[in-house]
Amino acid sequence: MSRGKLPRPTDAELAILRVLWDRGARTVREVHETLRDGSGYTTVLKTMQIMTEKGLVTRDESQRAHVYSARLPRESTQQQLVTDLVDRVFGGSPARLALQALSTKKTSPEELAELRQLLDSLEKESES
Amino acid sequence: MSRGKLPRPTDAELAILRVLWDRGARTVREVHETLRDGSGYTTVLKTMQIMTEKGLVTRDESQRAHVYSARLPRESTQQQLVTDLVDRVFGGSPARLALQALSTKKTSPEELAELRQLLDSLEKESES
DNA sequence: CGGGAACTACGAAAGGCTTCGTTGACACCT
DNA sequence: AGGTGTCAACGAAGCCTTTCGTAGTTCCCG
Repeated sequence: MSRGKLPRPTDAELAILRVLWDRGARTVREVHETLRDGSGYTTVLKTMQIMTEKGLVTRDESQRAHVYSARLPRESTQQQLVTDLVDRVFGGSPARLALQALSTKKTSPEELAELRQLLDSLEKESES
Repeated sequence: MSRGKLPRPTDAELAILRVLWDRGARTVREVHETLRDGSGYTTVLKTMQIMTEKGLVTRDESQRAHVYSARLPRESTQQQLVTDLVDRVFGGSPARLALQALSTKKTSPEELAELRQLLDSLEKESES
């Protein structure tokens, strides 16, 4: 049931996952309060129940108010979504996605330095 | 009707857009033949009709077999999807997406060089 | 002209996502 | 014990996506 690859999270699911990633394990009420979008409590509850079925989250039922956790760390999901996008619209080239992403500007000098470092290590790697 | 921002294309719509971007304006039949997924002719037709309503494509009805074109160039849609993903899962930081994308490896030396060039110009820019 | 091929248009069904009302359980307070 | 508040579960509705069968149109060929 819980084995195998997880489905791509929908937008509503992603919003919930962001809360769980940012603040750790949380109850439905806490998640609902955190994401102050217009959605009602039972909407959030239902979505999180579905996410449990899909395996996107796990829950601890030992307390009356169930406590939910993201099943995968943020980075895994980011990786999944990036790979997905690369395949669907960038012809399988991560570099083209990176170029497109960076063209939107708004990148701090610190991040540029970090990118340069990654580039260095990638080039070194390809030489060997 | 056709003004305003376009909706995010669905997966099936993206597959069709890829054909139109790669090969230029095409009829339904040509698109259907090109993407050799299992879907039937009328499925592709219907999807393309919906895309027309949404404004994702335009069509020339002067011929009996209507000729469809992507309304936006590939780059605009890529930009839209990248921005979308950056906002939804990378906390608004294009650089973090770029880092994640490049960590998947499989990047050719040519592309690395291209990235380095972009990085250079971005750094120069931030100095001024 | 008649028939078949190549089209578009229409409508409906199935499945997924999102929403929420309602119900029932449980817990605490008085 | 009764009332109030908090919670999970259920089910249904509305909407979107994807799928395709069917029907109608147009064109061409013999």
